[in-house]
Amino acid sequence: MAVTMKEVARRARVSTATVSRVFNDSNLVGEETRERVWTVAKELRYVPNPVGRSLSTRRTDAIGLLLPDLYGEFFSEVIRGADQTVQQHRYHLLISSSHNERSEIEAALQMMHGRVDGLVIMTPHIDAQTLHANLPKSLPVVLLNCPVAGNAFDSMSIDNYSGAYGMVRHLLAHGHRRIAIIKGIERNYDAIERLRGYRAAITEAGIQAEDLIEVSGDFSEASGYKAVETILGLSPRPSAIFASNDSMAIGALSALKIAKVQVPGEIALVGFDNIPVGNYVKPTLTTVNVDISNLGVQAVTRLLHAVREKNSHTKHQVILPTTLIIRESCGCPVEERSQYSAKGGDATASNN
Amino acid sequence: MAVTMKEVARRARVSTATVSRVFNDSNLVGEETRERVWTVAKELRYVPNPVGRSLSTRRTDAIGLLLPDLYGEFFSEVIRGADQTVQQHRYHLLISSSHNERSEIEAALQMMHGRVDGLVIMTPHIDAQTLHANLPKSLPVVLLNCPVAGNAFDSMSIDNYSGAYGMVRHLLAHGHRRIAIIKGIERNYDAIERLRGYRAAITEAGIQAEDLIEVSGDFSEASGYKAVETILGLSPRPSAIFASNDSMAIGALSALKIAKVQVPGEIALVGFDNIPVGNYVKPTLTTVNVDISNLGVQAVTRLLHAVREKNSHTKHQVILPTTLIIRESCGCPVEERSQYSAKGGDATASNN
DNA sequence: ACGGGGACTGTAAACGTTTACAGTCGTGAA
DNA sequence: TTCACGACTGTAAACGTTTACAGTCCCCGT
Repeated sequence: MAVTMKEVARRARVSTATVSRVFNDSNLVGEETRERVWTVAKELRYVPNPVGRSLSTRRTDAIGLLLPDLYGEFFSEVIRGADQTVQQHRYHLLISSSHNERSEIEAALQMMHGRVDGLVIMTPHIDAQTLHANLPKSLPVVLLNCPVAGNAFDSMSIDNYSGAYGMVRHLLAHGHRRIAIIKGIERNYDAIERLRGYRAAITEAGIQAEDLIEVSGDFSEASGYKAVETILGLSPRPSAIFASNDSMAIGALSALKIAKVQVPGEIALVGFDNIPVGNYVKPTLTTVNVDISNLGVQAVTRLLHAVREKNSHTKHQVILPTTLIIRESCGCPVEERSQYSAKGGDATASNN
Repeated sequence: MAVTMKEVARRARVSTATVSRVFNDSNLVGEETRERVWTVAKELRYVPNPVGRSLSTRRTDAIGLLLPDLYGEFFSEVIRGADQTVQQHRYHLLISSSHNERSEIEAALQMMHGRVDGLVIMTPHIDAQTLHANLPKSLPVVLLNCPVAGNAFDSMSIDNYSGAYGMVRHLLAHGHRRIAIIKGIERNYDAIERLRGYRAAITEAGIQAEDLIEVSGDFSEASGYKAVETILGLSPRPSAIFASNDSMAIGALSALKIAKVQVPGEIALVGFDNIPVGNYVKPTLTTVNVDISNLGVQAVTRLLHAVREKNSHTKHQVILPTTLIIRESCGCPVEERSQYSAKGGDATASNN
């Protein structure tokens, strides 16, 4: 159906090798011949078949992105960063999501096998075992926000620990002494690290370990709401709440509003993630910013390096910094607040 | 490097043809042989090479998704729907975005060429010309929310017209007579259709065409804010505002709040898209819901049909319905309001 | 006993590239 | 004049599958 190299070669009265050379910018083909091939190719609208090429070169020019989920802006931002970078390097992006079960992950890894030159894997429920067992030893991989220790893989993650630590220190600096944390999903890596940051900041401040006020949550808005009910029952009542993510902070905010507790007047409230909604609630939410799309950019950049400089590449574990976004809900004086930080675009159904 | 069919064949003492047959569930291979091949394959961790297979079958088992952008939840939802559907059918998803310029689109189409069995194209700035010129005539395509008329392509779009029409009718039903619209980007397809719906509803209600109150906007929050300044200057002042999307509605809401105009008391306000933030603003935003992920699902389903039943497939232009989400900002009595409609998951940086 | 047919398996030719290797031809140096 | 060499081009063998076609057995009906 489609026109092949053979046809172009025939019409340009050269061999397929020469056509191939023309299309690969090989410099050992005569100016005149090159011209002739180009014209014929253009005439026939010839486009090299990537599959044939892949078979021959053993490259696919594609990289895979394995995600646990596709809900919410977090993943969409990761994808955005990844796509952007991949395109710059003239690669392609193969996406596969919804891999939470071990079996699903294994299946996905199989499917990717042979289709991509490298893989960015983001999935919380994975162990080095499973990875090694299902990946060809030679396939470059970058782990994104995965709780895999050691240096067997390149990895890239968010500095949850420092983010949480910094945020709690901020609250402490403003005189808060009884600071509660609403925890995230128990076995979640991010949740664990954020909790660790909280504990470190508190205990370092000389507050007794038994005064850590830890309320459980599961990253959902509802759990934030519930947690506040618990917290308000405490006595003495905490003067600040650190929610392990913004969703819970927003749930908490609703609960506090209903309970007619002033924020930040009576209780300061802060979150983590810097999701856009944080700008719209009243009071606007102080939080920890994570440059998510950059996470995608960095991961892909690193991966492509591994793919292309296979021999000189050495594995690293990178931790991306976070920044504090000071808004109203922590009760800081105005001059300490961050600028309104608009995210790239609008969430609109209009594909403009 | 990787183990090939040949090796498996050798060790199982059969021909490659037989191995191939085993892996393709062909029923004409003896039970015993099948077993033997399976064991050897498992032992060697053999996985068929998709590139070799593609070259031979002329299928890639992948479909492409061409997007203009990756900002915001809209696209992430489309991707989610598409990915989900694609996986169900054991296909793969190749994503490429940021195609706004004509040249970028052409480049992207080229790149996809030969890598995918079908293409879902979503891009507002494209004409049938460009498409035909850059696509192999045989490649199945589904257009998503594209302003391409005629029946040369399968297409799928949102019923912007009816959504807007219905929403304005809703306002009219509640007695509003002076209803302003904040328009979207001038040449944007969605914007045009929504405007058309507005006009139809208004004029049908017997209101003079010269009483159409049309303020321009560009789908951004800022433009919504600006538009309100204009609207408040009007006399007599409109009693309701229909913003062409939720972002502008939210911008408008801020402006109204600052101008100390009660919503919905003095002015009713409604939007379009049903973005999650609409649930968090005060008053909560009445809007038009668009089931975005379903858009992805439908498009891919249709595309796969075209791919697989190439001969029996006939082209259709599908328009997906929208629904009204009645919340507080339009001033309806409580009992008319829609249930809180939670979207699938949380926007959290925690990959849980 | 023979022919026909079913059940299984092998042979080898695609599929569309790339690339090592082997020419061919002209040119400048010896 | 000859030779070596550079510049260009062609030949053909991969790359890893699928699949049409051609066997080879064995069994069964006649």
